[in-house]
Amino acid sequence: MPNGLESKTERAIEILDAADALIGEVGYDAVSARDIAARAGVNKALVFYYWGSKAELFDKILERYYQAHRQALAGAFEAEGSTRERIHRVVDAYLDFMEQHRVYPRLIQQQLTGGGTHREAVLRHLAPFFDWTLLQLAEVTPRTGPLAARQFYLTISGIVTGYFTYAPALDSRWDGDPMSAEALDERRAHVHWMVDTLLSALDAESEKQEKSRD
Amino acid sequence: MPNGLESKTERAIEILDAADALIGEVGYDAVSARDIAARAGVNKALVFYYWGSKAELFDKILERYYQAHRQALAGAFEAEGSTRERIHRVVDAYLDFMEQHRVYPRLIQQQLTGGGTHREAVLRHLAPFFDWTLLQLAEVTPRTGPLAARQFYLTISGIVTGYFTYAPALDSRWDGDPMSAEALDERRAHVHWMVDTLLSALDAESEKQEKSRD
DNA sequence: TCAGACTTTGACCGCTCGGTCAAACCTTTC
DNA sequence: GAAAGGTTTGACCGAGCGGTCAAAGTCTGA
Repeated sequence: MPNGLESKTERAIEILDAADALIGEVGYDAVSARDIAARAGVNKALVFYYWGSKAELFDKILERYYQAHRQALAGAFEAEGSTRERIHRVVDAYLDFMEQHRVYPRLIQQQLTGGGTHREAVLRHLAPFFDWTLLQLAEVTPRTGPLAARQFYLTISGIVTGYFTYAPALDSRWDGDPMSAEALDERRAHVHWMVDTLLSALDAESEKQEKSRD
Repeated sequence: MPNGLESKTERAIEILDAADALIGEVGYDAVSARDIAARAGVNKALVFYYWGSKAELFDKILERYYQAHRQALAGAFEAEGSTRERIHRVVDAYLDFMEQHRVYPRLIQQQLTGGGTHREAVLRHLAPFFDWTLLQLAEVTPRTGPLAARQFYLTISGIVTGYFTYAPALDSRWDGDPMSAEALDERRAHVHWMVDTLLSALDAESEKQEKSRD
């Protein structure tokens, strides 16, 4: 599983990891090269020695996540089983990845809602997921209108990522930690129920459509 | 409709508006007092003369949005009609507000995903909406588990806000501008269909529950 | 007309930022 | 043991930051 980072020394990766964690916590602009060096326990100049600039370092962080995310979804994208099974598989892989890399949704959202100079990179990475969803849903959704596949793409993305963005803010009103293993399992069950419910409703909708066509 | 800003001069509000727009575009950290002054067409020192500090200025921006949002939802919160009607009313008010203040979801997400020192303020503001949703859904959802009201709160929030976060990034793959009036209408119809579908499914779920109890 | 109160300005301050660089410090090799 | 090449350091740079301030400009009421 090459990610273009194998040639880098251990030290370089330590710096990358430190930057990754810090930027996830407080955002790109709020993190300084000094902060990164301090977290990694090295001299600030090393950050530039290994990564050239703060922007390039951030590029590499995003690229590492994209690569890992792509890889995590690759297996799930294989077209076996019913539509329902396939969607469940991808949603599960998506949730798995989010749970294992909680900084990731934060980085993406920071890019999308901030001045992020990496907006195009985010799109380039989101695109395959978007295309796959459109392809898979083509047979169960109308081609256009409020029930078109693209709407469900955004809906499901919102459901999955929204939890990781909003739940931590609500933890004082939650019963327990919304990021605990139990809470995440409960969320997963909720998302599964949602997917099943939506697919059933779409079935019913297309039957209705066919009847009215007679 | 007092918002605590009536005592401020026109000039002060111009500065607030400039800061509002800029921060929405590129984020709090990336905007300087010089940028704000330039956008407002005034001397930088005026920013501090009227608002004290950059942080206080940002507080006021958030407060103004919160106040407007609260006001926009106030009418919708009144408990008339069926659960379905009430939820539709609030969701519509939510969508209306988002459409009219497109910077708002960006600011909130910036706070939640960045180092935002205003996290507690965001929660304080989110709380009434959360509580209202729990109250309204109490009679149609189980008290605990994957179909509990709190899950639907996050799900619906994610569906509504996710669109405004993700759709602009996908506009090159959309057919037309996802933020155009027509696209937003289509999205609204989608959300309405979602709400109806979920409420029906919850009905069916509770009937199933009752039968298995016999 | 002029005093007094508010507005607005440009110059300035201390500080932190991203980034550079030459020198010092390892290792490895012969 | 010294040449050589990569690694690590602290000192330094110019630029931009948030914020201050004294002075100049403007308005108003007596």
